[in-house]
Order: sequence, then C-alpha cells, then structure tokens
Amino acid sequence: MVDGHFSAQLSPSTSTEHLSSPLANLLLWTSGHLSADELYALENATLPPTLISAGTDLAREGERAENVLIVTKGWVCRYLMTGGGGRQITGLSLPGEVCNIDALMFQQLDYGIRTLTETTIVALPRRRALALIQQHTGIANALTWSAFVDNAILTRSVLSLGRRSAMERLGHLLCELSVRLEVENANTSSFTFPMTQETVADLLGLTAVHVNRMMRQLSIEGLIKTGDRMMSLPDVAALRRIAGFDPSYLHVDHQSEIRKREMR
Amino acid sequence: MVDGHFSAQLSPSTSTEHLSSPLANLLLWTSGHLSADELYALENATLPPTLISAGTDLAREGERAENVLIVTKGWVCRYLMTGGGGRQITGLSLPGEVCNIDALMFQQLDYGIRTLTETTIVALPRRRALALIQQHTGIANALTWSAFVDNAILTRSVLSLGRRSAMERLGHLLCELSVRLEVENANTSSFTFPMTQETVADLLGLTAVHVNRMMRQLSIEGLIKTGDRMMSLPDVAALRRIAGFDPSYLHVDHQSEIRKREMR
DNA sequence: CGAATATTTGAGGCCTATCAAAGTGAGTGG
DNA sequence: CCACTCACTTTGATAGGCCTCAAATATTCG
Repeated sequence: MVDGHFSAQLSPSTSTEHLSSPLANLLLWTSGHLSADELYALENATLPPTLISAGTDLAREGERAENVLIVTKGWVCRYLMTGGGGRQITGLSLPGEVCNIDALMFQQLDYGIRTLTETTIVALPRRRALALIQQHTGIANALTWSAFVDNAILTRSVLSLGRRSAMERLGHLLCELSVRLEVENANTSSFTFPMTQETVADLLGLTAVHVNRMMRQLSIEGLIKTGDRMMSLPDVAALRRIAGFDPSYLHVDHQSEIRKREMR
Repeated sequence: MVDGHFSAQLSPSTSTEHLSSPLANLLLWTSGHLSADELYALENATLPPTLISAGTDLAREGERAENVLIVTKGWVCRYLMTGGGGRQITGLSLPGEVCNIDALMFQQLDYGIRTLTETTIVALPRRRALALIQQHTGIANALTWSAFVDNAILTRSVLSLGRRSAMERLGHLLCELSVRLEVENANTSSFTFPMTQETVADLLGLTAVHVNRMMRQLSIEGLIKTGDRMMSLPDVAALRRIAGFDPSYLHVDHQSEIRKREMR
C-alpha cells in the first residue's frame, strides 16, 4: 500500500464538475440543515475537489491545519501513533463527513489523516469557513452538529475500547457503519467494505489476527457475509443485540431522513 | 456512596454570591477568550449556582437535556454503561469546564452525568446559550473551543484505551489532570485527588484491583506520592516519558496562560 | 503468471480479569 | 472515647481473552 504524503498545496483534480454538486450529500445524515442557498455559498467557498489515491496522508500530526477537509467520495481515517509504533485509528470520515472540524479553531492538527481508499476531498479554508458560519446559520448549525456527532461517536468508541469484548466491538462497528452509510433496509444491510482486517484492528484496538477470528465466527454464525470487498448484515437486529448497539447517539433526526428520501 | 438522582428542576443553593463571580474561571484554560462584558452577560444568563452532594446523577442517559451544565467547584464525570452492567467513564469535567456542551444542539443526552465530589453547578438554558452565541463572539469562541478540546481529549482516550498498557494509561491520566488543573510548577505537581481507585478503573477501562497494583508500582518507583486524598507528581517529566504524554493536544495557548497569571 | 498483500489457522505466552480475603481508615452511635 | 460499620485499599492465587510468533493459503495487481 502506498504511504505517500499529500502536499499541503491542494492541486485541482481533472474533474470539471466543481459547481455541479459534489457537496450535495454534505453533512446530510448528520444534520440535513443546509438550504439550497447555503449549499451554493458553501460550494463557492471551497477549493476544487481533489482526487487522492489510497493510503495517502492528507496531513500528519503536528502540522499546521489551514483547511477543513470534507470527504466527497471514499473513506478516510484519523489516527494516532504510540511511542512504540502502535497505531490507533480514532475515527473514520465517510462520504459527506468532515475529517478535521477542529481546524475551525485549532492552528495545529493533533492527529494524522490518511485515506483508506481512493478519495475525493474538498478543502474549505478556515477563514472562509468562519465567514460562512457568520453569514449562514444553517452552515453554522451543520458544522456544529457535525462536531457534536464526532464527539458522540468518540464517546461510544471509548465505551467499546474500555468495556466491550472484541466480538462486541466488531459488531458495534458494523452496526454503526450501516447507519452512517445509510444503507439499512428493513432488517438487512449491505455496503462496500474497503478496510483491511489490519485497519479494522487498528480501529478496534485489537490485532489483525484476532479480528480475523472474530469475523470468521460472525460468518459462521451467519451474522455477516463478506466477499468481493462487500459486507452484508443479514440480521441487523441480531447483530445489534450481541453488540449492544443503540443508534440514538448518532442523532439521525427525522428531518434529515425525510430530505434524504426526497433526493432519491 | 450516595446514588441519588438530581431533579431536573434546578433549585437555587443557599449561596448568595450569584453575581460575584462563580464563573470567573469559566473556560479559562480552554480558551481565555471571555471579556469582562461577556462574562457579565454569561453570568446574567445562567441560573443560580447549585450545590450538589457527591455521587449524584445530574442526568441520565436518554433524558432530555435542557441546560448546558458548567462545573464551578468539584469533579463531575460523564459515563456510559454496557448491557452487562459495566461502567465506562468517558470524560471528566473539572472546575471551569462544561459537562455537556452538546446540549447546545442535541435534545437528548446520550450519556449519564454524575458528581464525583460535592459539586457546584451552574446551568445555562439552551436557548439563552444560543442567544449568547449570536451576540457575543467571545462566548461563541469559548464554547466552540471547549467542544473541540473535549474532542481532543476523547481522541487521546481512544488511543490510551486501544493501544496503551495499564501503566501508560494511568500515567497519561495523571499528566493530563496536572495540566487541566493548572497545578504544574517547574517539574512537580500536586493536587487533590478525589477519585477512588474504582473510579479510576472505570475511567481507564481496567479493574480496581489492577489500578491498585499500577499505583503501588508508581509509588515504589517514586513517580507519584499519594495520601490524604492528595496526588503529587515529584517528577512530571519522567512520568510524561513513560506515559507518552505530550500536552499539545490540550491546546493551552499562551494568551490564556498570560491571563491566568494576571488573575493570581 | 509472479510478486506483493491480505486472510486464515495453529501453538504458546502474557497482561489483565476474576475471585477471595485481609488490612486500613473514616465516620457513627452508644 | 471506644466499638462498630462501611467503604476503600492492598495482597495473593488462578483463569481467560487477546497477543505474539509462525507458516500456509488465498487474493490482488502489475
């Protein structure tokens, strides 16, 4: 896997669809707050979308953070290293989510950001973001909402890492992804799953070997089906039960649910 | 230990010093952003301070959250329970810090809040808080800053729980407390330590027995001194080294450092 | 098709949990 | 002022979940 470093200078991709609507899904499930006007203002403030290959560092711990980065396509992770070389992934940013909301106020980044897949990123310079917040309450609300959801997800991660078994952690992760990717349908769910078992291990505070054993067991029990980079959950309710998963902390409100349906 | 439940109706304490300045230290180390005017506006918007005994739930998971709660005296924790009855403390609120900043937007609380000591709490109704944010950029900045610091602390907790040994977790906690309580002096530190070893265990994802062994070992190595509910760190640099602690994630900026000195 | 990467499986060991009980200290009531 | 109680701390012995090391198998990609 590539381990390059993404230059601080954002260079435009070959894509010409800057003003079409790469941000149409921005912050959608986390808020659904943006009006058409606000979306337009936001798109005008962002730099052109940039296509980045998998396994690239968008930024490293300790670097200056000038831009708020928004994922349009692909999966991105935030991570931290221990002195001994261990890696802990502290959060994922999925399409429509913000990587580093704290860049709104913090000059210095205190975690690394790396792409897990080929990714399209939209950068929003801090100053422009702060100006937008002043002018558009909807954008302010959406960004604030996003920060609080990040917080809630981190809080649940602390519970998982501190008090849940490997099996429960894995189940909880899959249940959460199913909600955040908005792919649940009745009691089943299916989505592309681009993470390597080692990546999952770094996310759950385990080793790749143990993640493998847990995934195998879930397979045997018929609670997941994997293959061809896909993940299927044949019985979401059962998985939620064994994982102790309750989606209310994600605060997916009805308003945003309705908007999503309208857009389909 | 008491396990009462704090009524949703905030009743004023017998204290008469509402307008003197219980909020003088509010958000100080996290920002130092508040002007005298803003502090005054904030104090006028809050409900009278309330004195609450140790071991009381200020709120429980799932309850409606109407107020942002600010700690003026004492220690408070946020916590989550697993299905099996395990408890994980997901964060501490020390004097001057906010318990539930997400109440600004979320109607429902997704964690419990409990006092660890006798505590003085100041409540700020959501609507008033939102109005203050509109009118005073300093207050908006301070609250936003506070949310991002919460986030940074949670992120480090994820690293600790996921990838650090029991010893490192304990050391990291003590180093962090030393900074947040603003009690470091040269290479030493000393502060009241009101947590039982079981509370520390619930914070670090360990058992009380193991926390005891780790604390004993730190004592033997001369890295901590305990007794009479006090915690002393004779060699902060050495403790930071073994814990892998680097305070930059707390974003204690120079401006707030200067203000603090002026107020002494 | 070949090389690199990722998954799978096995064996053994360690860190932390669990269970148990003794020791300590603070607060209470007689 | 002293028994008494309750909560907390301390210590020991054993067990278990997950890690580490190792190697075989499967998959991806140039």
